[in-house]
Amino acid sequence: MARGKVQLKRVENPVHRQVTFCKRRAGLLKKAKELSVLCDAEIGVLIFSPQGKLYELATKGTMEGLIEKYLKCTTASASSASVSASAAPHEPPNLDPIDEINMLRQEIEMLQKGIRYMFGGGDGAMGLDELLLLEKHLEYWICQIRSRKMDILLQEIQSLRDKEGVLKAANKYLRDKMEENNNSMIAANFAPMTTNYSYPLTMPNEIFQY
Amino acid sequence: MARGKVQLKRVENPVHRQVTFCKRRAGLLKKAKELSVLCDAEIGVLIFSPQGKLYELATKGTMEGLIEKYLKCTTASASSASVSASAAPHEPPNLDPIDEINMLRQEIEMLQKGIRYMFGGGDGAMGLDELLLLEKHLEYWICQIRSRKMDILLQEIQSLRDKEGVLKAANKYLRDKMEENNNSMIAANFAPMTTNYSYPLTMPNEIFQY
DNA sequence: ATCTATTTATAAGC
DNA sequence: TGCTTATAAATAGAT
Repeated sequence: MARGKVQLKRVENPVHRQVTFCKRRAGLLKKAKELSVLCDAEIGVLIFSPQGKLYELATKGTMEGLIEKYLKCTTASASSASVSASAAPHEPPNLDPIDEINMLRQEIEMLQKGIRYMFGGGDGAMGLDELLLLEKHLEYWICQIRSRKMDILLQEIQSLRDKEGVLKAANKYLRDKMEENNNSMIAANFAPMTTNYSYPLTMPNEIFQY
Repeated sequence: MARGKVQLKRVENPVHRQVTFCKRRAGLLKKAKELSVLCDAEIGVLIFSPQGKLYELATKGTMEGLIEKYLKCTTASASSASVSASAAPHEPPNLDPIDEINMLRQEIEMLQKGIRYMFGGGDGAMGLDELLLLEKHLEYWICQIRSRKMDILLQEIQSLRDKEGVLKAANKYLRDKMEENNNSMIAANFAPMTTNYSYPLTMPNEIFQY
């Protein structure tokens, strides 16, 4: 958009393409955030670079939440009501990134402290330290288990996908072979002749193991 | 961006907000498409209006495919920001500052949202009962998210299993048919005769859609 | 929706 | 990668 009109096609020069990708990616995410703030919309953006690297943005909540909402919307038409008023104006726009990071870190710490206080503020039978420790352990365990389960499921999916591919290939092979046979039969019927075809046709058996 | 600088906050006038939403939504989707084409990237955008209406865009393939890819990416790599009161394990140091800011912002938003949700807007003074309730809500929330994710994965697995079954059946059908044809051909070679076979053999095409 | 005056985004160049 | 600048695009406000 500057110093030259842009063609709506893949930038062929890889260096230029990479630069453009960086710049426009930043621009896109910025625009998405602006739209979200200005119009109180919930927005998610997923960007996979050609190398498969993921860049993501989710305004208001997590990407997981958005995905869930999306699936709800697309599968069932019944949608849930989200009653949320954005009440977090912590935007001092143009700052040194380092300062900004520190500020944000501080803010997070504060919020976390608040949560801890709220969790431990009551005078339960258990001590605050014990509660916090327990909580941490629980969360850690849950994470571990979850991660492991997810791995297994993803592995299973991959394996099924592989199987699908092999079966498709086998299928195509069979269809081609059959067509070939049919053609030969037609020829044989109209003009019987000796062939050196070897019957029964042999096929790579291992592809039918599934 | 024209005839007046824009403030980075919610547009209060509802009419203006709606207009801005339409315009910027179109702009965002356009930018996303451009980025995808120019840089050969795979991009998904989800936009929920404040009324909960969904607008989406997925370049190269479907949103489902993107979501899957996303889940793979996030589960495969180290789990990132989680709703936790632990201040301990944060991101490795070397990160793009912009990305880091985004991540921190996201985390803050999440924490704030969580706090708002759980406390229902009350002030900081919480009783033990409220704290317990809060804790329950947190746990419930986590459960919901995880359960949903698991459902999606299991559904995918089921769908792939079904496909596998259909492909297997198709495979068997083809093999049987072929054997039958081969037998006919052998017979034809040894004792040529007219058959009322109709060529080419027709088969239920729909089983090869996979 | 359409039309501008402006603000933004960004392609090149360094 | 980061900055600068000329220019293309996006868009706020008005119609």
